[in-house]
Amino acid sequence: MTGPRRARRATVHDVAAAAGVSRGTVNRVLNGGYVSADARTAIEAAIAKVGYVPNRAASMLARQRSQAVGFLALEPHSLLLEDPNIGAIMLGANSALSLADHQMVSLVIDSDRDMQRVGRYLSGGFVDGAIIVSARSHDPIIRLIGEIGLPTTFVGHPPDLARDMPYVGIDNIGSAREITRRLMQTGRTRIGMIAAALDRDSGADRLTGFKEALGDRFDPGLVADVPLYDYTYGVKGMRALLDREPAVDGVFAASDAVAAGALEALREAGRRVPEDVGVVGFDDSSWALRTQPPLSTVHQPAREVGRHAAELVLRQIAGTEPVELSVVLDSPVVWRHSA
Amino acid sequence: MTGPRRARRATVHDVAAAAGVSRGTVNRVLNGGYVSADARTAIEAAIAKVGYVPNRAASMLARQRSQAVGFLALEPHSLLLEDPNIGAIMLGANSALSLADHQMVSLVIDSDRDMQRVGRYLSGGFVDGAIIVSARSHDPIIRLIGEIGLPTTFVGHPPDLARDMPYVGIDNIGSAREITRRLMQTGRTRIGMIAAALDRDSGADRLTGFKEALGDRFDPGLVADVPLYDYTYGVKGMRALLDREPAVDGVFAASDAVAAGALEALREAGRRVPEDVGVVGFDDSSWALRTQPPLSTVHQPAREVGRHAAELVLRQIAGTEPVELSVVLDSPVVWRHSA
DNA sequence: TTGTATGCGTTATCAC
DNA sequence: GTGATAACGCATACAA
Repeated sequence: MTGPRRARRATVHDVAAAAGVSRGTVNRVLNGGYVSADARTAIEAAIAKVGYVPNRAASMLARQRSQAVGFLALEPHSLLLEDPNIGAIMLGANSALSLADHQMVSLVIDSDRDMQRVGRYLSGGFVDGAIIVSARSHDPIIRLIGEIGLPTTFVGHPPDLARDMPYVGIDNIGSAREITRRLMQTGRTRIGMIAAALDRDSGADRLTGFKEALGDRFDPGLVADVPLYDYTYGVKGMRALLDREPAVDGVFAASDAVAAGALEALREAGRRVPEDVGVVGFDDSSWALRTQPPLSTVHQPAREVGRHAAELVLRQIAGTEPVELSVVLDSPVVWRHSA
Repeated sequence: MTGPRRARRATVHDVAAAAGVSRGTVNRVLNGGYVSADARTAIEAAIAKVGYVPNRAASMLARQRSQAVGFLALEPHSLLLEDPNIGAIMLGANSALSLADHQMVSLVIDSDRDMQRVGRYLSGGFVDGAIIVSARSHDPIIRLIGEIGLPTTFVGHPPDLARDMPYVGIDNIGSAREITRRLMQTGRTRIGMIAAALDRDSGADRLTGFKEALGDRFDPGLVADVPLYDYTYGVKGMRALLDREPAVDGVFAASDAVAAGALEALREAGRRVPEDVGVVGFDDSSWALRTQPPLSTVHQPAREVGRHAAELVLRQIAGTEPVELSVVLDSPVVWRHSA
C-alpha cells in the first residue's frame, strides 16, 4: 500500500470551475489580457481557494520555452566552487537573467556520465539557452551545442570549434603584457612566470602576453608551468622557479590564487616581498586583498562578464536584433604592494 | 521578418513514420519494452536519420516527474561560491544523484526576486525534490516547501519550522566541545572564541559546545562574534579579541576561513602560533592545509554529507521505504600544528 | 510483439 | 471581453 504521495494539484480547469468562468479567462488573468474586474476578482479568489499553482511542464510544452538558462562551468571539480571568479560570474549572470525573469540553473559536470546527462538536459528543452565558462576545444559539449542549436554564449575565448559563437571575455594577452611591463619598470632584471592552465585559452594567452612584454629578454628557463589556477600549485611553481634561478627578482603568477601560493613559497625561502622579489597576479579576486602584502594584479570584471554573457544569451533567445559576436571588457592593472 | 529561429525538431511521430512503425513501438525502444530486432534496428536508423531528440517537457508532463533535483545554498552571496564546504557538498550530492540518473540543478538566491522565482520553479514541477543547505528558521523557502510537499532534505540542523523534515549534518555541539577540550589540554589558560554566523544553527551550536567545554571557566568577554564564516571577519574578530584581552593564549575559530584570518591578525600583532597562542578551526576545508602552520580543526565530511542528502531525497521520491529522519555523520578532530 | 486512443495542464486561435 | 477547441510531444493502458 504505497498510496498517493501527494494530493492531485489544482489545475486551471479547477480554478475556472470554482470561479464560474472558462479556462481561457483564467489564463488571461494569469498571463495578462483583457478581463473584466468582476471576473478577475472571482478568479483570484478561486486561485487562492483551490490553491492553484501553475504547472510549468505544461506551460513549457505549450509555449516551447522554459524561461530558464543553463550555466556550465567546465572546470576541474576541485576548483569549481572555490574559484572566486566563477562565483562572481555566476552572480552577475544570475542578476541579469533575473531581471528578464529567467531562471538560471547551474549544472555540474564531474564525470562522463554527467556530461551525457547534461547533454540530454540541455537538448531536452529544459533551458532556452546556456552560458558556458572555461570550455576547451575538445569539450564534447561544444559539438552538442552546435547540433541542437541552443542559444549560447561562451565566457572566455571561444574554442576553435565555436569561433562563430558569441563570447565575452577580456584581453588576456594585452593585460598580461601590461602588468609584466609594469613589473619590469620596477627595475627587476630576472623576471619569471608561473604559468597555469596552458590548456585553456586564458592560461595560454597570459603566457603569450608575458613573452611579448619581455621580448628579447624572455628566458624560457624562467617559466614554471602548472596545470591549474590553484594555491597549492602556486607554491610548487614558485619553489621550482627558485630552484632553477635563485636570483629571480620578479614573478608574474597566472592568477591571484597562484600568486598567493608563490608568496608562501617565497616566505619559506626567506625572501621579502616586494623588497627581494616583486610579485604580481591576475584576476583581482578576493585572494588579492588577503595576502600580505596585498597583490598588484589585473582587475577582471567578473560580475560584468557574467552580466554581459547573460544578455548575449537573452538577446539570442529573443531573436530580434542581430547579436554582436563578442564583448571584450576592460581589465585594468591595479597596483598594490606586492611589487 | 523574424523568421523561424530554429527548424522544427523531429518527434516520435516523425521517427515512427520514417521507420514505418507506430509511435508506441518507437516509445518501446526508447524506454525499454518488447520490440523485435527488426523493428529496433529500423527505428534506431530512423532516429539517427531524422535527428530525433526527446522533448523532456512533454515527457515531464506525461510522467509527472522531471528526474531533476534542486540544490539551494542559502548563503549570503559573497560566500556562496567561495566556501569550499558547499562545493564539496554539491559534488557529493551530484555524484549520488548522477548514479540514480537524476540531474542536479543548483539555483542561486541573491535577492527577493530570486526567492520568488525559485519558489515558482520548485513548485512548477521542474524538480522532483530539493536539497537545502544553510536554511535559517525565517527563510521563506521553508514554508513553501511545506506547502507544496516537495521531497526535501536539509543540510544542517533543520530550522524550527521544519523539525519533521529529513536532514543530514554533524554534531556541531559535540565536536566544538571536543576540540575546545583538546585546546585546553595544551595548557592554555585564557581561551577565546571567534564565533560566527550565530543566526545559523551551526554557528550557534559551535558556540554552545565551546561554552560547555569551558564550564565555569567560560568568560563571555572572550568571545568575539562576527556575522559570517569569512576570512576577513576572522581578521577583525581576532583583532577585537586581542584588544579586549591581550593575554589570550588560545582561540577557537568557528571555521577554518575565520581561523586563517585570525592567524593573519596574530601575525600582524607579533604573536607566534602555536607558541604564544594556540588556534583551532572547524571544517577541515582547503584552508586548513594552506595556513602556516596548518590548522588543527574538526573534520567535516562534506562530500558524504552531500551524498547522504541526495540519498534521502531520492528515497522520498521513490516513496517506498519509510525515510529515517536524520543522519548525523562523524566529525572527528584532526590535530595539526596550529595548537 | 505491435498499434491505437486517451490524458498530462497550459497556451493560443479562433469565433461569439 | 469571453468561451470553446485544437495543438504541444510523450507515456500508457488496452486492444489487436
